[in-house]
Amino acid sequence: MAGRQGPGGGAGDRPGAKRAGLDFPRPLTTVDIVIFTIRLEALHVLLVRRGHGEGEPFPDAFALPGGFVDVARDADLAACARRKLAEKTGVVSPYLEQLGSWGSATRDPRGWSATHAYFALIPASAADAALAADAQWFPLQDDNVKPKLAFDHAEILQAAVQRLRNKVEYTSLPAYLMPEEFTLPELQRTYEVVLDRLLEKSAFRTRMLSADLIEPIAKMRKGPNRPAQLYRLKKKAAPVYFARTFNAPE
Amino acid sequence: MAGRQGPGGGAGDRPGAKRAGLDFPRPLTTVDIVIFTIRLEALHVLLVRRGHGEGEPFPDAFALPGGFVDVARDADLAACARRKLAEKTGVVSPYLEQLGSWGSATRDPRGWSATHAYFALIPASAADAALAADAQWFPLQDDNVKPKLAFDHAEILQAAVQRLRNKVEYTSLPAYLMPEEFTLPELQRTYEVVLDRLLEKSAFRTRMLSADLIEPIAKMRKGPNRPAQLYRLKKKAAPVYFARTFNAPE
DNA sequence: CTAAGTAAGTTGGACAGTACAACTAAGTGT
DNA sequence: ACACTTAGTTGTACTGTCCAACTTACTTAG
Repeated sequence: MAGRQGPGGGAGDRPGAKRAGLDFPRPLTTVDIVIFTIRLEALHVLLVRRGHGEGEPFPDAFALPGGFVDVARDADLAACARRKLAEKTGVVSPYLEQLGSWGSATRDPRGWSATHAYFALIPASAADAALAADAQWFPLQDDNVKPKLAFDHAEILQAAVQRLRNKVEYTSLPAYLMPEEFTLPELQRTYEVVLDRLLEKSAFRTRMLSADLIEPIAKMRKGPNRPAQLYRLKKKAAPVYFARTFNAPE
Repeated sequence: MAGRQGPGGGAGDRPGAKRAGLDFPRPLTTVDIVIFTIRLEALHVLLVRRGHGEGEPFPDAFALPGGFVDVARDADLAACARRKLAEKTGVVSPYLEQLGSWGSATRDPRGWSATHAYFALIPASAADAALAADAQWFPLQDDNVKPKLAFDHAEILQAAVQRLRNKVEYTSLPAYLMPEEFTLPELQRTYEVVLDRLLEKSAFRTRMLSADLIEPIAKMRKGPNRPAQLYRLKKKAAPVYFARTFNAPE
């Protein structure tokens, strides 16, 4: 509650204690971001290669983008996350949600550290536009061909995937992975990629159209087959809770 | 990602940078807990009165239980939360879930600070057993008669209530507010108190019994009226997702 | 020019679970 | 004996998914 006297107080850590000092050891504070996009019909995550300077733990390993909070530049945690996301991808207004925090004495060899993890969704069109030199997209297949991650970032990544999948079951989150205009089958394929399973066509349509979160625009997408109606996200695309979970057709 | 050189690095914050020092300002790091219970058919939250020592912000105000992370005593954030919860309530193994983190330059007048917030559910029977002297239960009525809270704790509390209500819609969380043995109507009343609205009786029963998370025991509860079947939580009472949201009968 | 192929989108019946109201069951107090 | 209360059940209506079969529009092969 940010109001006690500090750990040194111990059992005497009570109102009216005399010590008001703040001269006790503080954990390292960082912010990490799990950035997802969809490329080539697969969910991808952005990782950065670490440096190998003196004192750098996990030299040359891959890690989630992030770093120390800069008390001079970052007004708050979300601003810090947005800054780091912009530095790596150039994206300035993605879907950004707090994922949780991980803190322990052992997760960073340099000392007690706590990280505030965020996760972001960006459309494929923005995924490569302004990528930093040390950043790279990795697919999240079932057989993980991802590199070993520094710190506890594998755990954080796994939590992010799980959060994403859970929310996709009953919200409109995948719409943030879509371009401006998209067809319903394209949206369905995005849901399927994120959930990693097939969905039933007519139930998906009924659901999406009755959920009042996308709206048709006066255009069709021409293709090799029958043209498809184009849709876009409604302005206030708040997460929508669906009545049931999806099931696969086969 | 806890691996960069520190805020001082700035634009030169790249792999291979030479500075490996950690001598930059670190935010204050705290853990706060929102502890809920049900007393007298109402949802209650535990608050503690702050001290008024020198340098203490928000003297004598109420705040969520919590305080600075003690890097010497706390192995990780959850352990820190459990310790603070035990100090205030004596409860050692409640339902404990991470709520999120709040960090900014301004939330604590002593400097840039970040708090890791948890929320806990404890049964009424444990709520008063070993309460700390400076702690007190407050009801969460519609017309909030709660005191003004220190820091941004009002915001954290509101987020906790919202999280609780959201999860209650589709999980078995309220079971953690119940004693060992309870009847179905008692469980329904707990759901109603948490959700702050009435539920439909037969749908509630169908749902709970088909969800495979409670089991009947070979006992009945005698009362002024017809006796009621007693149930208890099944061991692995993982959150259960329900097919639909509840509706009120009138 | 026609036929086969493909993907978009619709339709209709089976089914599951909630909404709601009316009912039965078992205890209490007068 | 009677009214009253709460536990628990039953039955009909309705909503939305599941699933398969269908129509529509366009492409390509022959």
